[in-house]
Amino acid sequence: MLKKLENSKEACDIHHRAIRDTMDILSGKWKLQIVGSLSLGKKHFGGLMAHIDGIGAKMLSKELQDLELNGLVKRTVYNTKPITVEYELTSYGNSLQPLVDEIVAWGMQHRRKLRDKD
Amino acid sequence: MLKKLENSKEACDIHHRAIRDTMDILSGKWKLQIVGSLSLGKKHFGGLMAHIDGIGAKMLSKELQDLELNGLVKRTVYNTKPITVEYELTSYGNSLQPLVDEIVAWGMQHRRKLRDKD
DNA sequence: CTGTATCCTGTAAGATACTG
DNA sequence: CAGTATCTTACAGGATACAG
Repeated sequence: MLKKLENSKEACDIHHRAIRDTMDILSGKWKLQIVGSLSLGKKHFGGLMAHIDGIGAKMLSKELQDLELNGLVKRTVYNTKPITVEYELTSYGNSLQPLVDEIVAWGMQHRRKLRDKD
Repeated sequence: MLKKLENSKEACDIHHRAIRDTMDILSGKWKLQIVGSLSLGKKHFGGLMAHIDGIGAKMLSKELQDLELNGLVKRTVYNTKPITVEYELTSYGNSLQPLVDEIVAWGMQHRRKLRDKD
């Protein structure tokens, strides 16, 4: 029995599930921006706060915990005085780079398109 | 004056803004799934309802309007009896294909990774 | 078949104050 | 510096009923 119908219900469900899986992990207003920020290099909590315009301590803390839980971000505490904490992408977090790149690229061309139209 | 510092505040802001621009347009639980669905071919309203598991008429209608407003989806009404409506991606909507592909690919490998771990 | 109108709820997310 | 605790609010999104 040949595997016809790539456009079958089953194949589509797999696609939809994949979209949901990814977006669940990256859901919310800030996660992608955090990943984008960290893709440029490790940063302290305060550095992220300064780098990501508009985010508050509560949201940043919460989103970082989510990302850490999903293995995308690694958190390292240093016994400086006062303590500092460094956040960086794991190698798994870096696997999001192509995705982030596409999102950035599309957003940039979209803005260009809107500007040229006006 | 050379353009040093690609990692400058300005360059980063452009990235962050691009991410926000894209995600604003694709925000919500359903838009990406709708785009993914339509990327496989034009569909009727009912077809989309059946194809996208769990979505209700209200959300589907609202999200389609949003997508249409942003020029990603084209809506065509046919004077059949009763009327039918066809939705399809515009060429601009199709420009999201690489982005959707990345999201699908990441979601699939993520699910594979979780399965192999257990 | 293709929606809209209402009503209802949970939760994302902001503001503020506080702590080790 | 790096967060947590608490309070509040807006809005996304679901259920149901109805309409052209």
